[in-house]
Amino acid sequence: MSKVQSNKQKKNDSLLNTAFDLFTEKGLNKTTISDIVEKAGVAKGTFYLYFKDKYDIRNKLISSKSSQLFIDAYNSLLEQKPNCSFEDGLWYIVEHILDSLTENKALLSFLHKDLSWGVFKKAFEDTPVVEDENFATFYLKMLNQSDVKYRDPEIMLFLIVELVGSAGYSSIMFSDPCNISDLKPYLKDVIHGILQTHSV
Amino acid sequence: MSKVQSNKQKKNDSLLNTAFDLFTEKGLNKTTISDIVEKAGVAKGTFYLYFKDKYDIRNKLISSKSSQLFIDAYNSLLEQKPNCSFEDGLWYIVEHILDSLTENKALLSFLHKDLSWGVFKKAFEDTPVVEDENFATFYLKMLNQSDVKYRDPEIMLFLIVELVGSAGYSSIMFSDPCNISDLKPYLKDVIHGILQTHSV
Amino acid sequence: MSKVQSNKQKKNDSLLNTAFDLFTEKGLNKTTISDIVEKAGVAKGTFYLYFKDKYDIRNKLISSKSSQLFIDAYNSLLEQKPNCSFEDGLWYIVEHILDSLTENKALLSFLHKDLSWGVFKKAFEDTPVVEDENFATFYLKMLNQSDVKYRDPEIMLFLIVELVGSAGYSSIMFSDPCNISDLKPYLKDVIHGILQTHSV
Amino acid sequence: MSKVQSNKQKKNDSLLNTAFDLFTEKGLNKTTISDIVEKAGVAKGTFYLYFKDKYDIRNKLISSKSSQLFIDAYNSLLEQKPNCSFEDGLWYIVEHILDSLTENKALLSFLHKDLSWGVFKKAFEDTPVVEDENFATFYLKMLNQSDVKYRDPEIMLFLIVELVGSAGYSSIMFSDPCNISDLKPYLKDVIHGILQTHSV
DNA sequence: TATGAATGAGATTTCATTCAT
DNA sequence: AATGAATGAAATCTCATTCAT
Repeated sequence: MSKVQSNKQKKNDSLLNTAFDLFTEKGLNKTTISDIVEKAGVAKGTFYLYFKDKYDIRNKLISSKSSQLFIDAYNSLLEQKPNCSFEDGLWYIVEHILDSLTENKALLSFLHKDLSWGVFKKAFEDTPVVEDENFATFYLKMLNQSDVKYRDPEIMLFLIVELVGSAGYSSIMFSDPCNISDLKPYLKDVIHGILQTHSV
Repeated sequence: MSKVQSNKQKKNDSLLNTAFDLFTEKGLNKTTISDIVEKAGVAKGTFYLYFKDKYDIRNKLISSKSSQLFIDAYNSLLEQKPNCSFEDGLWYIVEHILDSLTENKALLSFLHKDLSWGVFKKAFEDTPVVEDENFATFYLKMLNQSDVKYRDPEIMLFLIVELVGSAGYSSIMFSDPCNISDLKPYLKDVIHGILQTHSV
Repeated sequence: MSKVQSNKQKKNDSLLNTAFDLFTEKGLNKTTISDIVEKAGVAKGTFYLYFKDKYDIRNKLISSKSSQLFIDAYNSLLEQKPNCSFEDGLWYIVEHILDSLTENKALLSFLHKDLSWGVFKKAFEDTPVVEDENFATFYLKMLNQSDVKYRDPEIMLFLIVELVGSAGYSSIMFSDPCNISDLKPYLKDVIHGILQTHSV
Repeated sequence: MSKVQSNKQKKNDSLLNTAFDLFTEKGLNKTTISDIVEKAGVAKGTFYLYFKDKYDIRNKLISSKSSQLFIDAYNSLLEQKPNCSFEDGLWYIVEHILDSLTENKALLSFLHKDLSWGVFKKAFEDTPVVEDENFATFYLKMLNQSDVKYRDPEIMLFLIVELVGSAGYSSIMFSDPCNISDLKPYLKDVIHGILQTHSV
């Protein structure tokens, strides 16, 4: 990579990281472009060389951060429970993500209920997601290795992710209707039910 | 109600209705207080006599509009299928809401994934919701009349509402991962599973 | 006039005067809205309550300032030569205007060659020009009192004003092709020719 | 001319042509250097190797485009009426220019009232105008061939050009005080008067 | 010569909120 | 209670110009 190219990469990353810090710290509405560039140490015009506006950088961050949550959970699964069943593995991942979000409420607030962007929402995939750092791929691998087979696995995953993202948000942020640790058993039951329905 | 009182009520309603029209038409961020008061035909200062700020009126609208969706669905149920089982009734309500949102994507966009505010989110209930126009009450009535009994009915409803709101949003708005009519059977299955898990 | 109304008038005038000072001092392009409001002592938003943008206030100023040049010249004529012939009066006015512009090159530069806006250009007459402070009216009065009668007096005035404005500009600003005092006799001759052509 | 030299000429011309297209299409203020270089297919920095700034290229264009109008009119005269009188020839040129500008209002708008730059305004003549492609030269030739002789021919031309440029602009652009075909007879009369005054 | 990424001052504009009437 | 002129901080975004490559 040429010096110019690597410099551009650095600027892009710096803006993304800074924006993320500020979004989680102060919220989207209260974070200004001025805040971002000032903290990132680049000129204001530079921001507009890389991103269309505040919502563009927000969308790119939601995609990459939610994606990262899945990747991290999967990597932890490989390390901790490399040989467990599909269902156990899936629940491990869900729980890992819920725990991460409980630990990091600012991130949860930023992602709101858009956890699913990390897996679906092809719209924003002009962000060059590295091929093998893609949760969809890992999910397929898990399915392949599973003894139990499932029909419509994509919709199955979609239902689980939307449920966990949405219910997890309300529970973690507002303890409404109960806190997350009380909710977990119910979520596990529902996921079990979904898997059973889809198992062939 | 005195004439002054009813006049105030009129202004309040006019502001709410106008704000809703603009929010669904142009989106929250692009709607300004000026837009609202101009279209409502009141002075700018008047807005602040009734609402704290734009987010205050937005929250009140989300609560009332999402609540209305449930009420409407319930009333339709009473009319169309007054004697059906609890599970059939619940699915009737879910489908009615999904159909309403499919018909009215601007409303869906406004509610985003906050459908659950119509049932939960006591936070914003300073809006005096008329006692018996409350879905929670209707839900309890349905449970009472049901032959099958369920444990933790509040959490059961919570799970269903979050799932339907969240998955419905993605499906109706982006047909991702499939359109809403294709998704419905899966949702029905999951709801069936949830009810079974909770049935005593 | 209510206190509010007179306050509005004051603001409007203050902005116009300040803008004119800055336009003639620094030029249009180098004058910013910030400059204007700061010097006028009003808030930035206030500017936009009165004018659409910088070009709006510029146009209103060209209209009023060029108009004023004619009015001043006419008033001077009434004072100095109340009983002269139409042609002498017209030349007195032309010379008075040329002298004013020679004295005030900043004004000339601002008006560029748009001197005629003071008489024509109905487009900008939403600026409520006071009825009897209108050069067109004075011109008609002069025509009425004249022994010689002219056909198409409007076009006659138009030709004279465009010629004087345009040639005067080049001559006063650049002494190209000669300075204004050398040009005057030629202009006088041309005007004489125009009047003769139009005299009935 | 070396290859390097001709390459430079090409870039220079490309920038000029592109700038002219954009100036007439979008106006001076709304055309940016970025617009110009992008459409011309050169890098931003390159612009500054050829021109000082936007106003530099604008001035060079006004000079060359207004000059071209005169040249074209003169060439047409040679072709159509090679043996007419001086006065007829001059009017032919004036009418040809007015017709060209009526056909091409974007050009008129760009030249504004600076038509005279094509003849006067030595200021910008670092643009190497080819010696014999200069209207001043042609004008002198016409004078020499004329039976009637005129005093101060430079000022005579100046007065005519300023009048035609200024009055023509208002008439063609705004039909104020009348449209250009109605104005022509009056202009012809005034020019006739000017020539008579200057004839020896 | 030519490039185009980076700059950053500053231009324009918006809009929630206040407060005198 | 109602008004709406005024505010002014702050938001977004532009764009001429530079300079390292």
